[in-house]
Amino acid sequence: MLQPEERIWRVVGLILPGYVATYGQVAALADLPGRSRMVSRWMGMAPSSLSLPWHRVINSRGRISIPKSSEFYSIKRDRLLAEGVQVLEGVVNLKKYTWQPDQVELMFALDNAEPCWEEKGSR
DNA sequence: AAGATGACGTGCT
DNA sequence: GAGCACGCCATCT
Repeated sequence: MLQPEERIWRVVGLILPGYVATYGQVAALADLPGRSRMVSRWMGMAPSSLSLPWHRVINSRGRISIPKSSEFYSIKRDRLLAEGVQVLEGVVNLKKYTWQPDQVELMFALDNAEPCWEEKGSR
């Protein structure tokens, strides 16, 4: 079975440009219901080589969960805008932009036991 | 080892 | 909407 972190990374990697997913949604799809905090934590720990679309993950209220003072706030907002996702006052219309996963693609990604990233020596 | 922390969620005032 | 209380749990002090 895949490690929880990797399931999260794989789910995030499937989010299509122009759409967003919530932390809770990602957690649930990764079979980790209720553990949305782990999604944010582990996304930040993902190897940069994965180039995860972390900017497409926002909170359940449709808000960018990063302080406006952080440089990452603007990076996230700019990337969403560049993909055509409307962001007003740090808020995204979830009804309009929520990602609907392709179930087959999702199952394949989570069932494939081959690690999708390499890390020398560890685990 | 024990307590605090947090890119969160739900539910209730 | 704005707070607050909890639940969650890997990491950091």
